[in-house]
Amino acid sequence: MQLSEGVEWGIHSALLLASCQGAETIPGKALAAAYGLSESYLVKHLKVMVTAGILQSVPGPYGGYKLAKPLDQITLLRIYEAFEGNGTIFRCQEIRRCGELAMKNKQHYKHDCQIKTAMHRAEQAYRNELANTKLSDIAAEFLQSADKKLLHHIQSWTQQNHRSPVNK
Amino acid sequence: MQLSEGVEWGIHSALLLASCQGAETIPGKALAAAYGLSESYLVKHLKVMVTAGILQSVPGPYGGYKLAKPLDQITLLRIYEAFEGNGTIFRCQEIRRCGELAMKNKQHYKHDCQIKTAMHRAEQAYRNELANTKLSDIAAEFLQSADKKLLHHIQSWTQQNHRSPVNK
DNA sequence: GGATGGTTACTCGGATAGGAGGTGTCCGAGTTCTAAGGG
DNA sequence: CCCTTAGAACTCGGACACCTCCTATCCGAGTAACCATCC
Repeated sequence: MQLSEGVEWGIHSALLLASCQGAETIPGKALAAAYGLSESYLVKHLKVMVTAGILQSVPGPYGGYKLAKPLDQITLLRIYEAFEGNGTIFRCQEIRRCGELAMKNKQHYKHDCQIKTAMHRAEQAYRNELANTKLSDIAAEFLQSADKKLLHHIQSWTQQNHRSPVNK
Repeated sequence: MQLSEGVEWGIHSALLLASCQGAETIPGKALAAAYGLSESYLVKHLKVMVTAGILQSVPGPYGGYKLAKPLDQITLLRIYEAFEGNGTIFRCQEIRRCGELAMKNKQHYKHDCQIKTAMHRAEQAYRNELANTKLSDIAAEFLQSADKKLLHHIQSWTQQNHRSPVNK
């Protein structure tokens, strides 16, 4: 079992898009080049985030992507659910009610399956941690600990790749 | 992304095997019938748990499966890792070091990727919850809340399906 | 009557197909800028 | 000189193969009990 790599690509892209101000955007092609990814496939992932309301897409020349809301309003859980859905990774099949051990009368199953409960509780801990982490937190940690030269390199890159109808 | 159903089948089977005492076993065929599962496929999952040291298998007539250790020494994490391995579901691809944004000198990447750190922290919360839940906890909850008739039904079933060389 | 060896029946175990979901790519739809042509 | 209009270039978006992993099944290997035979 492995998480879709779209989550990683999406978070990296969103953090980079945070440098856009106003109507500025960054095209998918540039984002793909920034991280050495397949452009076609990255765009597929970005589309998912657009549908989820995390990003906005602008068509046409000087178009591209930008954040749909501020960094501090985007949680990791939001991005996770954009790709994985809001279902649980442990899906109880209720096998306790399927074989010889089962009883026909539903009255005997008033409580949820304890296994289901325990697995869901663990998942809830996972989701809570994701929900409590905002992209702004990650950005702050990065700005604090990152190498100065690296920061400058990234800033230089963003200035070159920002696009907007005004800033031709 | 979805968890292998082997986890659910394995936990249910282990809890049922807890009724075995001494050399008693329950064959895979009976376990499959108990929950209405495919015998061949369930055995495949049980084998995984045998390899992981959670169950023991006894070949030959009157053979079957039994627990390799007491219920209170088996955590959900142990079973989870038996099927999913001890790797993380979020595997960082280090894309920050692959494209135009990357810098060749490794010195600029002294810190782990903040995204990786955050995702792993969430996973750790998940695993902690699983590690803190023992099968004996689940069994206790079940015994406390289960319907009396259902309990009797299960006890009756286990008495019929226990096998041991002594108890021919 | 007891021991022994072959047979039998039952178990687990690994090797082999089938299917769903994630991965990766291509080409088309839409939009905006641009530039040429006419008023 | 200004407005209109047709074209082109660039963007995103959905439809189409590929590949990996989970699912599912079958048949063979191994073991212990059983039973007939022999001592």
